[in-house]
Amino acid sequence: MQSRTPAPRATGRPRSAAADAAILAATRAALVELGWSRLTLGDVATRAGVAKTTLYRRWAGKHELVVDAVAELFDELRVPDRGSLAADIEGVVLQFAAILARPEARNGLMGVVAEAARDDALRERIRGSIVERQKRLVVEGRARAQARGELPPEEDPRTAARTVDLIFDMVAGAVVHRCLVSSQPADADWAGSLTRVLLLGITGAAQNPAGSV
Amino acid sequence: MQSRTPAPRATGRPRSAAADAAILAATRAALVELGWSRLTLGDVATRAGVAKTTLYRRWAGKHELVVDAVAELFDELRVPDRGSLAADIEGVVLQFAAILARPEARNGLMGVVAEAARDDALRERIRGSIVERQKRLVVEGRARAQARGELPPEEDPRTAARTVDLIFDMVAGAVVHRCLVSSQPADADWAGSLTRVLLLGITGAAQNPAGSV
Amino acid sequence: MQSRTPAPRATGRPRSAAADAAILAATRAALVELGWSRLTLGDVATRAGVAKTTLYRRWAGKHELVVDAVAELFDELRVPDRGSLAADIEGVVLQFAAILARPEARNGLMGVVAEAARDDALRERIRGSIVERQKRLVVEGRARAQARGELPPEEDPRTAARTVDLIFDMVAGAVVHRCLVSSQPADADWAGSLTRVLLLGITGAAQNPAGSV
Amino acid sequence: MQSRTPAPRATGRPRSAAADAAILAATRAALVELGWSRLTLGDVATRAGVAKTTLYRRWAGKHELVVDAVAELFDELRVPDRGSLAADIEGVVLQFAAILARPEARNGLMGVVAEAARDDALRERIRGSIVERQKRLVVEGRARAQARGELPPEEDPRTAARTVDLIFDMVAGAVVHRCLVSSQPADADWAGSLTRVLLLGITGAAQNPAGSV
DNA sequence: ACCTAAGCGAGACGGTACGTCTGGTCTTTCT
DNA sequence: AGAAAGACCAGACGTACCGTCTCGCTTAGGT
Repeated sequence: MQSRTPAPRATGRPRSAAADAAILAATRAALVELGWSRLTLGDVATRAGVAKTTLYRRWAGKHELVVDAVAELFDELRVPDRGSLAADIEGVVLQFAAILARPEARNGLMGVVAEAARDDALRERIRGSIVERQKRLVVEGRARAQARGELPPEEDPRTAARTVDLIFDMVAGAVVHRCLVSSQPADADWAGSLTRVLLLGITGAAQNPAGSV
Repeated sequence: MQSRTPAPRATGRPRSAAADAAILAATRAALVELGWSRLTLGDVATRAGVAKTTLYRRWAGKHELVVDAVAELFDELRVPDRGSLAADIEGVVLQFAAILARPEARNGLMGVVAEAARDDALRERIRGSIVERQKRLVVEGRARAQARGELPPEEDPRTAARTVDLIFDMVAGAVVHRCLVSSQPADADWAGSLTRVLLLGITGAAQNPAGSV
Repeated sequence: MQSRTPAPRATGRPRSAAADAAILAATRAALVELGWSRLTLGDVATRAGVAKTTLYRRWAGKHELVVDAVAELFDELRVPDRGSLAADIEGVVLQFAAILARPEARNGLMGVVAEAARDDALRERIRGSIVERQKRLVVEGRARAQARGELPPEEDPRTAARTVDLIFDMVAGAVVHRCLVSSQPADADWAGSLTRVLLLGITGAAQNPAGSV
Repeated sequence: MQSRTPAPRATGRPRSAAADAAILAATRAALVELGWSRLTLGDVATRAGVAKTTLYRRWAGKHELVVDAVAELFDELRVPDRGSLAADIEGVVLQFAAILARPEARNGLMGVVAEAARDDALRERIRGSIVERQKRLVVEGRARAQARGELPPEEDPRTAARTVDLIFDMVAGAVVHRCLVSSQPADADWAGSLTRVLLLGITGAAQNPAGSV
């Protein structure tokens, strides 16, 4: 999450720290109950026990608020370290799918992405708060696989970065599309198939996700 | 597009056939100028030279209307038949990216997907009008590759169907994520990399997209 | 009251005639309960069983609405014809004081006058809807007194008009100032004194209001 | 102006004396620029270079503040002593009209009067700070006329007081009504006519204001 | 020379109303 | 019966002010 208080002020009553957390939690609760389009800043303010003005003082609008509220959800993703790259990928895929199964994520994510199609600042905020932030998963998974000897060390850092981008778009894109566009369950079977194709595509060597033959 | 006039009526003034096309065109024009959230049915009606009543008589609301308006855009996708599976995939990827670069598609697609997160009927409409409809591309591409001998014939039809779903989610998901979430250009370089990973993942054999070494 | 529908339209749903009356009545009720500054257009709309939009479609704002609502109150003033100019004047003074004792008039009148200090259009509306409209009382009273022989017929119409203006400002001004600024009761005693001074000032001849010696 | 610091405290930092004057001046400036309804305490505070807190520490609200700011304006009224009662009356009328032509008076006076319609305390404050305070003009003018022999000495002090009230309401009422309600210029002509009627009404004897035939 | 109580500026806070806009519906007249 | 026009109810929008509060700092008189 990026800072929303560009310069710390010396004078005046300081902003309530508790309000921020209450507002983000209320936003997620409202996303669950109302979805994106019915979500109202007035309603969020009421849920958070906060005045509407407080909300507008800190966020420019619904979009930025929901980005921040949703971004926090993805921070709980972890590379599981199950002993093989295949198992690690599958683990992350399933965690990702689990988050997208939660209504606050389902309802919020596509809403802000839809707005971002016309709003450069919002698009940057999404990239910074969600996309770039979660690429850590790919970086970490690769490092672990390299430590295990499953992947060779990178030569060119620029190529390496581009590969991270590609893999992230492929994994995240496939999961999001499966869950939110195709409206099909992203279950273990599907995650296994995805992992198999992906891993073979990266390494050229087939391997079963769970480490079995 | 699915029928919206379940039973043709005999009496009264018949519905203007031209109105339908004008409304869908006006919807796309409004998507270009205003984006999803600022698009207004009143505004669409004005642009189409039609009363709001007429619009509501034919579509249940903004969501359905935009689904229909956007779905038409994807019908121009073609499997190019450039001589190899790799080239065909890359061609479709680039066509898809080109469509997503058009504002009417960018702005409309994610908007309806966001709404679909809470609306089962809308989700089905999207699946029917867009997702399932465009899986023809995967089916056709595979058939062509099989005819060329690049892919073996399928054995189990259920497995074959599941593979189509997976490939479609991977391709469409990666392109959508790249274009709309990561906000990075889906240029020829990137399309080539994606194709290479995908093809290797499917066939286990490396091949350059453009047919070169 | 001046027309608010400059050009009658041919098409579309016509404006509800009942709404106008309901809104003006609701405005007066709100003036009674809330006074000028706490009166809210949203509240008036609720009382009238009407949407806020309907209200704004017909009036430019709180000021114009209250002018119309208050103007109607003064239409019930009548020159009583009690047999003498003195008695007629006193009757009108007391009627006027009685209206200003009603909260809807007290609360509304000065509010719009206060706004009119900075708003030329509003000032004109007040002049047209209230001031000029009620000068009929002075004109009528004078005509009656002339018929009785209490006043000589006018010679110069311009002088006559200026006299009407002066008398109206003196009567209305004195009553308004007594009731709303000085906050003293405008009872029969006071009305009698006012009438005596006024009449002597106009005719140069003393006369008791009630017709007595 | 009535005291706003009922009991002087001994300890602590004393209130800035300069702030009071700055605030009242800022209030008048804001009345000129913004009028009554757009006048904001926050804005007054900014203009006066003072914190909102300071303002609320000294006045209960907008109403009281404006009463104090406006009341000072009327203190500059003087009975001119031009040699005759008629000339004195006309002089005061014109002075009064001149004050009401100043925007800070126009805009402020009716605003507080409008609020006073529902606020007893405010009404008393207006009566004390403005109305009763300026009745001195009538008292002084009468005393001077009596000294000249134009008016007989009073017999009953209660009758005399009631006459002062009546004359004040008639003069102030007529001027205020002419200026703020009828929206007509209170020029020398009009002031002369008013004076003639008033004087004849009081004394029963005609006299030209300027002392001419 | 300290102490302490109040004043002061800044500005965040919970509220409330604003006037506008959109979503859907309903009611006209005309075709 | 359908269409164009536009009024209707409902309710969210983002802004502005209200009057209160919480800060850290200043300014005096009392010791």
